[in-house]
Amino acid sequence: MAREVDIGAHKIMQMDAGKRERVINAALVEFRNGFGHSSTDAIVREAGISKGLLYHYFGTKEGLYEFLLFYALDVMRREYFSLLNFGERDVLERLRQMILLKWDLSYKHPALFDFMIAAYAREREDPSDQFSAVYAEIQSSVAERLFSDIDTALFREDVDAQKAVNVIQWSLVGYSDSQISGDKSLEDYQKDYGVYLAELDGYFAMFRKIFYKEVKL
Amino acid sequence: MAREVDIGAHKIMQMDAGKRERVINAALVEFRNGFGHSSTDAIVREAGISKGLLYHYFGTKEGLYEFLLFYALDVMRREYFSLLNFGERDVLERLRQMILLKWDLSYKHPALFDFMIAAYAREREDPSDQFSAVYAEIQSSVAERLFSDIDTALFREDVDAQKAVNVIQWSLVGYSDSQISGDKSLEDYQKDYGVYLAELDGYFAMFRKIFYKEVKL
Amino acid sequence: MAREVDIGAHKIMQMDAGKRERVINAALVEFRNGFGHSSTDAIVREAGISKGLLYHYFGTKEGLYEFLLFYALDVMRREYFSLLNFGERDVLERLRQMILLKWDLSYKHPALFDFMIAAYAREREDPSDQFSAVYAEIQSSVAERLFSDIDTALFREDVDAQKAVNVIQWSLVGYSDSQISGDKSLEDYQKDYGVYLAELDGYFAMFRKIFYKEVKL
Amino acid sequence: MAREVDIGAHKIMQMDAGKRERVINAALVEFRNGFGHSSTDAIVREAGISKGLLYHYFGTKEGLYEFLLFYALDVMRREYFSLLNFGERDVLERLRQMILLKWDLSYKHPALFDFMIAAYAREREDPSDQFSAVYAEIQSSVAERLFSDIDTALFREDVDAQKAVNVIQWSLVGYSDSQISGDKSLEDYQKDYGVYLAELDGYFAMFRKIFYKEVKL
DNA sequence: TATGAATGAGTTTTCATTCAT
DNA sequence: AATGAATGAAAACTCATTCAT
Repeated sequence: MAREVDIGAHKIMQMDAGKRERVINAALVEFRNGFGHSSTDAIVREAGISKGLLYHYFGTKEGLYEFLLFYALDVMRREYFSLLNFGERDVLERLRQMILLKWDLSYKHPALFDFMIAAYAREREDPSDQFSAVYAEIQSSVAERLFSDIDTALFREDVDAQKAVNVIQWSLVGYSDSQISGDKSLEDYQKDYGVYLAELDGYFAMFRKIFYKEVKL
Repeated sequence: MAREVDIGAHKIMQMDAGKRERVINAALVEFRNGFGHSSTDAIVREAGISKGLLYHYFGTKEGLYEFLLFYALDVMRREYFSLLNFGERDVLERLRQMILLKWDLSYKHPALFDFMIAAYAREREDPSDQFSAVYAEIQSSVAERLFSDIDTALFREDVDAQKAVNVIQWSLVGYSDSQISGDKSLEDYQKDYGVYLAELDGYFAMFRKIFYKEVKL
Repeated sequence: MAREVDIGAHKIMQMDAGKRERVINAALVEFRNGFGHSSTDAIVREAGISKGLLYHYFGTKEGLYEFLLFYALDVMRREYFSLLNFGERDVLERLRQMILLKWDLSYKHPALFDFMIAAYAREREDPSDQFSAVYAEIQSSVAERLFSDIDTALFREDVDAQKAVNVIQWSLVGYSDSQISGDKSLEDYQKDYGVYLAELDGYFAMFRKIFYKEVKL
Repeated sequence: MAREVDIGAHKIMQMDAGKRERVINAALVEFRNGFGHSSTDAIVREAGISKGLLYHYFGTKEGLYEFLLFYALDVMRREYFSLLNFGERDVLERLRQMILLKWDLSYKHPALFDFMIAAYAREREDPSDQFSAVYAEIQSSVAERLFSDIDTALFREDVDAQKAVNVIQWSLVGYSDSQISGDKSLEDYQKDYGVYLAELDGYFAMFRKIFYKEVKL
């Protein structure tokens, strides 16, 4: 049962929407480089607001960081989790859908995506309860429901469905990571989307072949 | 062709071995928390040496960090890469061996292991050429040889061996990461080693079943 | 063609005038003891500002030093060079005027004067281009114009006017230096001004007698 | 009556002559850049001795500096003052001799010469009594005797001989300084010696013409 | 004598945070 | 709400000096 964190109640929501977006984006971009290396000066410079205003809204640098975590979580809920079709009982189909949504998200919000990756890697650094809680939610809220009510009857009887699902999931993570090889621009992604999709479907075809029962025609 | 980085030529090698180990370990532990958050004060306090001595040997905080990268690479070479048996042509056997060596390494050098994970996460931050080169070597020098001269005849003819190998590798990474769940002590690892091994072998059995040709008795 | 260095564009000019003067003066006084021996701590203590503020305005200790050089040049321009009367064609009169202005300057801005002397001595130490350029300007911009369009007809025909001018100039430097004998207070200078002036005019009378044509009555 | 400072009694004189010379030279060269900016590390590196040895002989950095002052004074005595011919009663001849000896000294001991110039400029920095005393001696011991027992009858009766002597001396200092324009190598000096000498004698001819009585043939 | 690793106090520099306006 | 000058504690770094060998 995911804890509800109400982003809407945050002070920042009283700020003019355009300016707010500038602040959030500047902060996301700056925090890509880790919490320690980033500077509040760079953020206010990029966002075009004053130092005082940043602290008026967020109190501390940590407060800003924390807000971004909740904000990221919120975006993920609205543009990722809530779009997953849990009615689909074929887990491969469900996972395929999930990864396409993830690609969408990373394309529409690149700064946010980079921030989340960096934040995830940083998880163990400053193990403040707040953060862990958010991370835990991000992870579990997907995992929990992603594999609930799936049709295990599709799997070969001589393979452990749980193990199979794990392998598929790890592979998708691995495949996605190998795409984000660092030096690709957004334009490249757009151009290569078709190639990636075909490759992805090649993997799904393989999964279907090796993990699912043979379909009798 | 891996570039040779000579750790032995570093000034620090003139230091008394015991003290050197204390310094390196203190630094590895401190840098777990990222470069930005760590302090040289904490390192010298933990290592029991003076501020000046640290700077005598490493010049700057960056210099210390860089040394640790080369040092980590060196340890990996000696206790990981060079122990891999590239004569073994069954890729599953080769990968099983690899992951066991990796577990060994993480058990024998936990601080070093944590450091490398943190350093890897930091890779894209400060893309100094030196660092990227080291990372590239770490990654490519394994990947290159790991899948050379493997017996592809073992694979089912209706699966793409390359895709299969990728899936296996991503799965092993995913499985390993899921073990390092953060709050396990060394004792726990030791205690649970048998359990992990059994589980790992469960996955290998599955890979053998789904990717390899059926063995005729 | 003297390079224009715009002091007015410096960040420090946004500071409150009174405070700015305190900072500049504290820095001039501290730098009298050479760049190496002086401490920013002493400067901020004396100026009554925080460490951070000094670095906010000047970036580095070098930056502060460099600013002071440009500042000194600027003061010299406004209160020394620009007051020289280049219409006066009698070079002795012109030089007499110059030395009186220099005395004025050293009386009105003793710290600045000491700083410039110390800075000049340091010139060859750290031959950063910036500094050399400033010094070059200080020296050449005077020398260039000081002896242009002078009435050489006043000189005896059997002496080389150029040599004569050099001797006069070197003598004035020597005489001035011999006054700044270190342990005289400002009050002493004021008190002895008349004596010095008489002595100086004694030298000028001599120069007139030995270098200029005899004036026919 | 100049205070006798016995260089021969200094600990350093027990050191091997060749090594001693290396140390002294390295220190002279390093101190050219001012006391503050120079480093003992650079000195021992250049001299090829250990840190400990330097401190064994000189106690402190100040001690080394102070020794060099006395050493410089000693060299000046032996190779400069003692060679002046005070029997010569024509002050112009005496001064000409002096400047040629000075040129010799600066040619034979360039590092020592640079050191003395830097030390002189630094005089007021650290007004330790020791230093001032040495400087005072350097200056007065020359000045005192340089103008004693000179033949004032050679001077025109309508010029103040004292003033004339001052002008001559300041001019010689000014002329010498203008030669040491910084970027001339030793080779250049050697090559241009003749030119300089001719120019110098041009000035002496002028001094003779303007300050001395007309010689009747 | 001779070494050079080791010290630590002192210095420069950074940067999150505050606060008067 | 909004500003950005100002703060100061904490961090990085230096270097004359010492001392065990």
